[in-house]
Amino acid sequence: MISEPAAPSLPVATAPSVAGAERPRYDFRAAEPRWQRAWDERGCFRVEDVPGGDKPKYYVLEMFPYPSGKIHMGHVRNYTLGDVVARYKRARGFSVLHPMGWDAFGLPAENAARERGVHPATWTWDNIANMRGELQRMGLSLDWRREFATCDPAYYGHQQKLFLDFLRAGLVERRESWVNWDPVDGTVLANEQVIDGRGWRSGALVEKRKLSQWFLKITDYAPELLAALDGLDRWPERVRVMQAKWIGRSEGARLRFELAAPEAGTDEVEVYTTRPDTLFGMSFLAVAPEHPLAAAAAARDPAAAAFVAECRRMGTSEAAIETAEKRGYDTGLRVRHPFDSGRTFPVWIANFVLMEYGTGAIFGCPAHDQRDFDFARKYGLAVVPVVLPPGEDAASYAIGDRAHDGPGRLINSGFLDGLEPDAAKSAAIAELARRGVGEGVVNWRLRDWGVSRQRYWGCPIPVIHCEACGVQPVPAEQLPVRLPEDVTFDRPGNPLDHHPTWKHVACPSCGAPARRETDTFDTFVDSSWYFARFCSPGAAMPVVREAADHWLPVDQYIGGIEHAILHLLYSRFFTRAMRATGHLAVEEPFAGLFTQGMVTHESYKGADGRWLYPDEIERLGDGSARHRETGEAVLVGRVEAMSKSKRNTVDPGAIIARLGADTARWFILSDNPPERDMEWTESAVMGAYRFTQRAFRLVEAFAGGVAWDTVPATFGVPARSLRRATHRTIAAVTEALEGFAFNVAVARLYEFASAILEAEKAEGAAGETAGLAWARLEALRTLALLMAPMMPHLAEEIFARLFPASGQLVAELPWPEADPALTAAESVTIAVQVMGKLRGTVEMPPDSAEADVLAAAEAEPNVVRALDGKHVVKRVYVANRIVNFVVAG
RNA sequence: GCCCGCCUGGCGGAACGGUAGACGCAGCGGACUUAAAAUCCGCAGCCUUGUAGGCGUGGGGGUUCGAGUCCCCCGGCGGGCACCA
Repeated sequence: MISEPAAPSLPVATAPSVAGAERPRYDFRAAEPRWQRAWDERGCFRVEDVPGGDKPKYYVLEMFPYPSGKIHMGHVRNYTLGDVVARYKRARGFSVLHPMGWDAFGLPAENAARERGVHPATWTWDNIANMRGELQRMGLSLDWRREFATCDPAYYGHQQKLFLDFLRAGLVERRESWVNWDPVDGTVLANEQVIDGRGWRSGALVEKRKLSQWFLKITDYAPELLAALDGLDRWPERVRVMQAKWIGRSEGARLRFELAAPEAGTDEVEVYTTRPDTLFGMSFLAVAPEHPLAAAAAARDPAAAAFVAECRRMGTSEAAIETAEKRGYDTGLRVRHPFDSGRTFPVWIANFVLMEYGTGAIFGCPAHDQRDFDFARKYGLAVVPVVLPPGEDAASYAIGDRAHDGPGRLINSGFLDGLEPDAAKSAAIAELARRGVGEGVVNWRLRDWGVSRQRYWGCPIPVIHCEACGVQPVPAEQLPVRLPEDVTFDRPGNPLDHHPTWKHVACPSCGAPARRETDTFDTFVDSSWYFARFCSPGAAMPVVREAADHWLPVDQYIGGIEHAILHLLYSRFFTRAMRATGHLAVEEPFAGLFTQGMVTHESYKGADGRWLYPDEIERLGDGSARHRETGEAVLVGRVEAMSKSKRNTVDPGAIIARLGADTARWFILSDNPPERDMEWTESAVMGAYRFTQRAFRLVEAFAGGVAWDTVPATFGVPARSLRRATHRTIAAVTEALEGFAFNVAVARLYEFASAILEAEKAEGAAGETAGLAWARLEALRTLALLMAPMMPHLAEEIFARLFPASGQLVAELPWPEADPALTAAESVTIAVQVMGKLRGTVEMPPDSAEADVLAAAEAEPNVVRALDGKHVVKRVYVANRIVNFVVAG
C-alpha cells in the first residue's frame, strides 16, 4: 500500500561518530532495546479481540506496508505519526487497537522472480522478516500478535470466501474489458509498465486487447458512496472533494440519433450529454474507437480500420487518452438532428471519446466544449455559438480561440432561444421525451471495479470454468484455493496458465474436467478489508462480528495522499459489500483520516552524470558539495521526493542504528506539519539528536531529595514561574497533539526544556529550595510524560531516573492535566495600532476594563506622537489583544 | 488534458481575521578550553545612521478599523487519473 521507490538502495557507508569523542551521556543503544523489552514483557500494547472493561475503544491504523525489502523514510513518518496517536490515546484512557501487517502481493515480487530467479514467496517472506525487525527497532506501540500478511492463505482464503459471498449477493459480474497488451512479451501490462505507448521490457508498441474479466459492482453503491461523504467530517476536505469528483454524478440526457441510412443492422446511435441545451450548436457526432459503430465502419472501410487499430495503440489510461493529440476519422455516416430531421451531421470516430463513460458516443458542440472545439478546428467542422455570454451582441458574437462554457442566453436554437442554459436543458429534455427520442438521466463517472489480473503473485480468484455448467464457484470446503509453489518465470505471461496441473480440476457441479480460473485479484482487493481482519486476525472466518462490531470503524487512519481516491473508495465499497453479506455492521471503515506528505531530500549528481547517494557526498561551507572519496565536484540538485532512481534516499535503519529511534521519530515530527512534504536534512537531524542529550542532562542535573507525594504549601517566584510553564506546556502540547500539529508540540517542548534549565539556574542562585525543587520534579516528570508519544524510550529513561523505585512505565501512565489556576497570565501585552499600523504596546492586567486599556494606549509615547494633530473617529478594542485607533485629518 | 492541493527570513516552519517570523537548522559574536569538540550566553526579515521610520507572507486586484488568514484573477510547484502500491 505504501508505495515504493523503484531500485534497491545501497548500504549506508560507515556511520560517522556522533557528539565528538566524548561518549554521550544518554546511551540510546542500551536504553532503546531495554524499554522495548519492558513494554513487550508487560504486554503494554496488547488488546483483546473483544475486550472486557469499560475503557472506550480507539482504533488507530496506518496504511500497511508493501514488503519491498527495507523500510524507507515514508514508512518511518507514517508509523511515527500513528504511534504518537496510539500512545497519546492510550494515555488518555482509551483501549487502543494498533496493529501491523503486510500488503504482500504485487508486481515487484514477480519482477524480482524474473530478474533474479528468486521465488516471489521467498522474496516476500524474507523482506517481511527484515522489515519487521526494522519496525520493531522504531519502538512502535503495536500489538504484534495481530500481524498477518495478505499473501498467506490464512488471509487470502477468507478473501476468497468474501468474493464468493459477493458473487451470491449479485455484487460480482463477468464481462469484457480492455487491457494493455504487449504483443512481443505476450503479456498484459500495468499502466506503469507502459512508457510512451511501449512495453517497458520489450519496447514493443502496446495494443489494447479485450479480455473477459471479473468486476465488482461498485457502481451499485455510487449514490451511497457519494452521499455518505458528507458524514465523513474527520476526513480532509480535499479527499472528499476528490472522491466526489471521481464518483462524478452528473445530470443530463440520453438521446438517440437516427442514422440517415442504417448501418450494420442498427438505425440509431445513443448519446449521453450533460448539455442538451446546446443541441442546436451541434456540428458532428463522435464515437469511441471501441464503439460498435466504429467496428462496423472498420469492417467495410480499410482506412477506418487502420484508424481504429491506431487508436488501440494508445494505452488504456485516461491520462494517455486525454493528453494525446485529438484525432478522428470521418466514417461517412450521417445522423439526423433530433429536433430537425432535415439537418444531418457527420459521424466521426474520435480518440478522445471514452467507451467507458456514458454511452461511448457524444454529440460535438464546438462552441461550448473545449475538446469539441479543438477537434472542430483541426478538421474544419462548423462552430455555431448557441449560448450568448452576458454583455455580448448576438449579431456580432463569435467564438475566438476558447469555447464558451459559462452562462448566457440561448440563441440560434429555435424553441430554446432566450432561455438560460439550465432552463434550456429542461426544455430540451422535455422535447426529446415528447418526441420519444430521449430522456433526462443521472449518469455516473464511476466505473465498476475490474479485479482480474493475469498474474501469479496474487490471491487466486476462486471459480472454476466448466464447458457444460459455465462458471462455478469453488465449494467452500475447498477454500483456500492455494497458489501452487512450483512455478517458473522463464517465459512471459501468467505462470498459473503454464502450470502443468494446477488449473485442471473437476467441475464441482457435474464432475467433468474443468478449468480453474488462472487470474488473480487486484491487490487493492487485499487492502480493502485488512482493517476488518485486524480485529480478529486468527478467526476461522473472515471477521468475527463481535470483534469487528467492537473495534470498527477505524478511529484514525493515516497514510499517503496518493491513496485519496482508489484505495479509500474501494475500502468504503468493500465495507458496504461486507455489510450486505452479513460480515460487518458498519457502513464506513474510516471515521477519521489523516493524509501525510512525502519525505524529500536534495539530490546529487556527479561529474559523470550519475546520481549519488547522500552518504557518498559531503557539503562544504560555501554550499557546494564534493564526493567523499574522490573529491570530485558534485552538483547539488533539486529537493524532491526520495526515490531510488535519484538515489536521494536515506536509510532509516542506518539512522536508527547511528542516532537512535527516538531521534529519528523526533526529527520527523519536528520538521514541519505532517500533511506537508518534509525535507530530510542531516543537520536538522543532529539538532534532534542534541535535544535527546539536552533533555537527559536536565534530569542528571536534578539532585532529587524531594517527595513527589508531599506538595509544598507555598512556592516562591521562580517556582511559580516554572509551574506556570509546566501547566501551560501541558495545555499547549495537548492541544497540538489533538490537532495533529506535532511540529508545534515539539516546539513547545523545546521551550519547556529551556524553562526548566532556567529554573535550574535560579535554584543554584537563590534560596527557597524546597518549593523550586518540587516544581522542578513536577516539570521533569511532565516533560517525560509529554514527550512519551514522540520519544517513548527517552521518556521511560527520564522517568525511571526520577522515580527509580516506582516500578511504573510511562507507557502505562495517564496523560497529565493542566491546572487552570496555574496557567493564568499575570499580565497581557496589548498591541496598539493607529490606522492598522502597530505604534506600540501596553502591559495590562488580564481582562482590564476597556476604558483603562484605551487610556493607557493613548498615553503610550509613540502612540501619542502618531495621534498628534489627528482626530480619533473610532476606537476598536479587542479584549486582551489589540487597540486600533481610526483617525481623520 | 481533466480533478485536487501547496507557495511566509538563508532553510524547515509559527501565527482564534488582531504585535508576522514562536521553535528548530544554518550563520555571527561571546564564555569555557592549551586547542578543538561538546556545552552555555547573546544577536539576527530586508532597507534607512537609531530606542525612530519605510518595506515585507509567489504576483496583481478586492472586502475589512485591521488580511499570511476571506474573495477574484495570474504564475510556479506537487499529488491523482481506474493494472504501481
